[in-house]
Amino acid sequence: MNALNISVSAKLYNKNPEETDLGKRILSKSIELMEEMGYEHVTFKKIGLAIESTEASVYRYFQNKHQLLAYLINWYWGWLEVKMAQEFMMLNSAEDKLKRAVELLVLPMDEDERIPHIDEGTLQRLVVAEYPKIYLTKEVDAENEEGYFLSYKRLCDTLGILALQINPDYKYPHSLFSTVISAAQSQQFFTKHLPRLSDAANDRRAIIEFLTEMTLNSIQKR
Amino acid sequence: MNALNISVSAKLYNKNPEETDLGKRILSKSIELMEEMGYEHVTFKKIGLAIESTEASVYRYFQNKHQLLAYLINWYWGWLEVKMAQEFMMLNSAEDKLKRAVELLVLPMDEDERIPHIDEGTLQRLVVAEYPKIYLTKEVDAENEEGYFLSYKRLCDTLGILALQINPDYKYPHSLFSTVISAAQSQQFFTKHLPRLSDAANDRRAIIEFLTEMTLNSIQKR
DNA sequence: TTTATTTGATAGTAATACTATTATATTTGC
DNA sequence: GCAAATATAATAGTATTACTATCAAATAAA
Repeated sequence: MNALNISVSAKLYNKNPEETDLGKRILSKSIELMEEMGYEHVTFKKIGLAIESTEASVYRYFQNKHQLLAYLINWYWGWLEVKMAQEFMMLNSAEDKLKRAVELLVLPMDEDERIPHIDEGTLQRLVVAEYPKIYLTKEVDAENEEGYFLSYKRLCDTLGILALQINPDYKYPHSLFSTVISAAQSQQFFTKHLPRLSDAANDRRAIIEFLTEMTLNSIQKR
Repeated sequence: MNALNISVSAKLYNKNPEETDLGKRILSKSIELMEEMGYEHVTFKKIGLAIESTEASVYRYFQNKHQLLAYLINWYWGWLEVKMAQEFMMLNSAEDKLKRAVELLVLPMDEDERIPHIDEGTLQRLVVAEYPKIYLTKEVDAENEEGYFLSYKRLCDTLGILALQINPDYKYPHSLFSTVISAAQSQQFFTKHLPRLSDAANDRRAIIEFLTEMTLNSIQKR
């Protein structure tokens, strides 16, 4: 077993991919393929080929491509939450924690060698490019009940609680952090592909400053 | 010809749908179908059926479903910009204009009877549910050059300029408004489908207040 | 009214998103 | 160490999708 284990709802797979070698290869290769050619262009057939197995094997682990993406994105948020919890232990004020949280959302991730089958950096780029696709569907309500978005909601809660430590009267902690997390992703995307939608020409520090200011100015009592 | 005409880049269609009756029926019915059953479940065959014509006819106007969605969403942003320009004429301060802009982003739209083939209310719901899908693809760079995102970028610019009127030193006008516009959409989606990600239980006024505060607090000199 | 353009009807193709079946490995329980 | 259970590989097959092509009929423009 892993030193570190990120828990993902059992509704997000047919058969737990973390438990077998083939499963881990599916995770590893599908992150790579999806990031490289984009979610839409990936098929289970291509994944099967890439892991030197078959389409049918991939179907044994995941019902379909959408579920696989949801799994990967949940894994990412879950892992980010663990990372944040670790780093928060070394910080005292809620403000410092929020600042660090924004940094973790935006800075590139380095590979955690305790989890060799997941390349966190590539996964992060995948999340930037694809994450709204897991909820922007007509199946969102049913999938919400299955726990498809739990790790994202948990992350928003965690950060919202920090905001309330700074200002217990702040009325919109959930809205704020769903916005900030989402903006962290989209600003990364925009600086790269639609630069006119941002002011941070390929500069992660500028994104961090923008988001940090926006966050703290929103929360602050006045 | 229409009293009011929203211009959409010619790269967004094969044949201009605003110029023929069949074209207008395609627009009208595809808004309806996409909003009702979700982008993924719509096919040109179904649209052909709905307009009492054929798949092939729809292909004569649009290269594919993605281009059709991009057309509709561009139309929406273009139309919203016209609406804003109209309303801004009655307002003096940049702050009032920004406040009104946020309202227009969030409040339900009523049908403009000068444009009978487009139901703006339904289109707005479609945009809330689908808009990131037009840029979250591997083709984004090519499509950006074709002008697929022009109307969205123009809207961000317009609002950014207002922000600079309030505070000429504000460093992130584009980032701020791409974030605010995007948040206006996603908060509407979240209140309906993922309420734990917002604090505005089905209350548009709360979304407006949240966004307005966030916007003005970000811009303000301090 | 002749010519050009638009539409309708139909056919066909390659790829996708699965489901099913069976033989062969591999693991686990005893 | 062997039988039973389970996992995987290989293959086949189906319905749907996303187109492309063709041609005749209808409509509009010169």
